[in-house]
Amino acid sequence: MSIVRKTKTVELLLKTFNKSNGAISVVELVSRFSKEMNKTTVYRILDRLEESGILHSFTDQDGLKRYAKGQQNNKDSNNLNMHPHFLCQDCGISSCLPIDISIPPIPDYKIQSSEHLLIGQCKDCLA
Amino acid sequence: MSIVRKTKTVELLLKTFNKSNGAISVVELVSRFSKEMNKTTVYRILDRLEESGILHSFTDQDGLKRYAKGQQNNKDSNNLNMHPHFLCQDCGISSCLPIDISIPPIPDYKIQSSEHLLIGQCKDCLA
DNA sequence: CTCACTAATGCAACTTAATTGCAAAAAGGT
DNA sequence: ACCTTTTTGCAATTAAGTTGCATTAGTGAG
Repeated sequence: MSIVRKTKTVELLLKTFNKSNGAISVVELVSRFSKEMNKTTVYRILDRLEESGILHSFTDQDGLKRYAKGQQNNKDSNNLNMHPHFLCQDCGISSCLPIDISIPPIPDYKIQSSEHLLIGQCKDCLA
Repeated sequence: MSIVRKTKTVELLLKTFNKSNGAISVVELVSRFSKEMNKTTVYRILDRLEESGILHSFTDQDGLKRYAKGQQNNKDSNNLNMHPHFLCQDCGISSCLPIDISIPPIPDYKIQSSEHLLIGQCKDCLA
């Protein structure tokens, strides 16, 4: 089921993503909003926001689920171009990179979707 | 600490990877060898095999840790070429694909490593 | 071969992310 | 304001992965 009603909790989460631009882990959101809402609510709202196409999610290297604004731009006709996610080893900040990764067509395999996670240092931590 | 002693349990796991060629989830291994060894042992042996460079690991889209033979061929000089992992949606089989993904250099970011997971159908499930 | 040292294992308890069922609360239309 | 249905909170549960500690079993030295 997708988003139907505008509740305070939904708007809180939406506001967070609108001013963040990065990929935020569910754990982070649960702890950040522990006073405002229950962790179950966080999980369920994120589910609905993803189903609505407002957010998309992926699993990072620690097995944590992360969400970010917008849809995963899947399957660009036949050779799919995906944008990767980045995770900073130093500060933990995660974001969607504005580049495309193109994957050569692979014989004997049909690719439906893909996940790309780049790990390293962000510009703030390099400075 | 890496592999120092050749125990029966280590050889069992090694034999499994030598005849598999795919990426196997820890959960799968724990259940497959539930009679032969403790789950803690599975986790610890896989840790050591990775430290030894015999296996490498990654986290799949379900947040499950998977291991496969060989080293992750990281950082090919300055623009890193990584080979992706594949996961079949239908049969669940996972493998290392024999192709390279090249990532364009990204300003303001230093990339140390990356994970690429392609999800779709394998050749057996397409037939 | 035997002994001693230390890596490796088993077990039980624990941690933490994520899920589920159900009753209570709050949107939203009429 | 009322009624319907969605949404939320709470508590309990599932499952992956980790940790501490006592015991077992490789392995090299003698």
